[in-house]
Amino acid sequence: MPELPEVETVVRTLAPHVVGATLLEARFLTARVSSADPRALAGLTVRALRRAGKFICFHFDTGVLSVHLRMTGKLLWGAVRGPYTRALLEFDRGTLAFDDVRQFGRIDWSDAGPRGVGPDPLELTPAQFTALLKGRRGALKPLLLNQRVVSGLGNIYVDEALYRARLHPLSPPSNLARLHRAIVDVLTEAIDAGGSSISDYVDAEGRSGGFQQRHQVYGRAGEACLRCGRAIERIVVAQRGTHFCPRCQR
DNA sequence: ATCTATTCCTGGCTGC
DNA sequence: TGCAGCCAGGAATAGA
Repeated sequence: MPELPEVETVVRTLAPHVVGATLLEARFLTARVSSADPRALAGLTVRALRRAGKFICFHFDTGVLSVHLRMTGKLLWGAVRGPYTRALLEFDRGTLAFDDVRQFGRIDWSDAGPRGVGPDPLELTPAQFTALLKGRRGALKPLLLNQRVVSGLGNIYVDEALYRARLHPLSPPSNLARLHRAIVDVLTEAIDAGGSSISDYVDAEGRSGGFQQRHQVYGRAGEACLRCGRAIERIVVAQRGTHFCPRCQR
């Protein structure tokens, strides 16, 4: 499931192909994938490709096309149409396929990009991050999953960051500078590794990431904590499978 | 403001 | 081998 590091990797691998390219035709193959008007997109040139939270944003002179991969979405440069292809963006330089098995992903058109995207954790200072969460009610994990509070974190990296910061997912905000450090560290390392390929994530070139081999708690329920040896527990928080060490994270 | 439950969706897994 | 049933979860939505 693509989160900030995976989306960042897609943007980095896709940008050399599409920035400066002109969109000849957009084809939306299912009704639910997009409500954008393909006729308004034809002939536009990509001025910039940027990440906003988990959105991949194609900036044109007249607006922004925002792609959200959700669970199983992929943007594949140079791919041919397959059974799960939901949209095709045909550029003068080649074709970009949007594949999505589960059809949760969306492609939206707007004047100024996606709304409701909070600040990027990689662009916040420790003081800004602390100020953002200080005084907020509720448990840490739901707060960090809330894209309006901080954008880009998902189930995997929240669990990994909380483990590194030794904070229980249900605890109220505390030790926020340490948590910010853990978030920045885990996201940076994951980007360096090309993201996590848990189910079938691949970048725009079809390459898998490598960070899934370095997960310390996510998907490790019942296995030994790498720090203390205690069995990693799995509980449900905010309807998500949540992994943590009951000894290291209080 | 904050919480929970529901919905969307389907490949892959489990258990019989 | 076959098949029913369940699971994964990001985000929108509704209701408490």
